[in-house]
Amino acid sequence: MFFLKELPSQQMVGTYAEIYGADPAHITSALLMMRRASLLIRRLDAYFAAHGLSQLRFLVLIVIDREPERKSLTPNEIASRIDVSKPVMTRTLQSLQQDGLISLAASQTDKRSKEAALTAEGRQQLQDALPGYFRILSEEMARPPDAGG
Amino acid sequence: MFFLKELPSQQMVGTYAEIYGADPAHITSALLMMRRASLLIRRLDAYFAAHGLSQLRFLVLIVIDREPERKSLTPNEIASRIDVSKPVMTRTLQSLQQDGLISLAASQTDKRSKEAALTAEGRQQLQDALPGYFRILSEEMARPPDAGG
DNA sequence: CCCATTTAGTTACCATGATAACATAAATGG
DNA sequence: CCATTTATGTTATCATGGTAACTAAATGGG
Repeated sequence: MFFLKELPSQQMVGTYAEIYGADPAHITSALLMMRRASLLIRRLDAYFAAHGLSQLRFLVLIVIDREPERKSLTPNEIASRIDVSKPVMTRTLQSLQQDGLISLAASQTDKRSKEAALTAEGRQQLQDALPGYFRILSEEMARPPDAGG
Repeated sequence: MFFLKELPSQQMVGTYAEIYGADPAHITSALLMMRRASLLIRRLDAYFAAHGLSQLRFLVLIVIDREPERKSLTPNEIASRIDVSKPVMTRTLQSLQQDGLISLAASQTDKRSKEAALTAEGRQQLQDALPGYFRILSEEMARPPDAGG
């Protein structure tokens, strides 16, 4: 996360950009993007917490749900779609199972693996969270970059 | 953080956008921005780790260093510039002090407070990290949004 | 002046990201 | 076919973000 309120001065950026052949405009836009994204993610985290979810828990539900021809995915498949580390995926799936949002069954074809599927409650939770999620994304991008925060 | 590789389909976004009067383009750009910023932050974290720092530790050094008329700042002042929670600031300053990058002295004027100042080592560490930091920011913004990750 | 409120910092605890090291199962190759 | 290698998932541990509740000091109204 990146929460610096006052970005490095143009002079500071310019000095280093000159020395290393970097583009000061690129640096400034990178800093602005990181701050804006961090604030958006922070807002989303608060939204998800109010729904008993988190960014990652929400994304896991989405990737299982949106698979057209499958009812379940393996933890490995889910991790490959979200590119988060395996231990984080293990922990997240276990907590989703404990909360009744997914089922975790042993795989029939590979004894090392599992099959994660949405429960009715998980599907409902996802549907409940989606509108507000997209509304927040739309709102945040509709306003000027530095308004509030 | 936000590490979803395949963003929600245009159809899914469009459906919710239509219902809630949101702008699909805003939603898509928000998702792209979050992913791009998350990958950049991840890369910076790796860079800082290799320098014995972290995003926050680096930012703390910067805000102390760039104060024109002051040699030290209070934890509260630093926190207000970076807008991170107080407990995180407490922990970060203590670890910076343990590593010899800052000094923490009792305030003369307010017995509740402290004064954080850069040590020579802290100033050096900051100078060492700055060029690579700006170089990474410049590089990442120079290439197309979805190239690699 | 004194009690109530506010402010600064800390402690305790939790969530979520990472890596390293491990167990077990599958795949591969001599 | 068995031994080695590869793949899947877990455990243990750490880093860094948060809130709630606390202590101690400053501030302010009666």
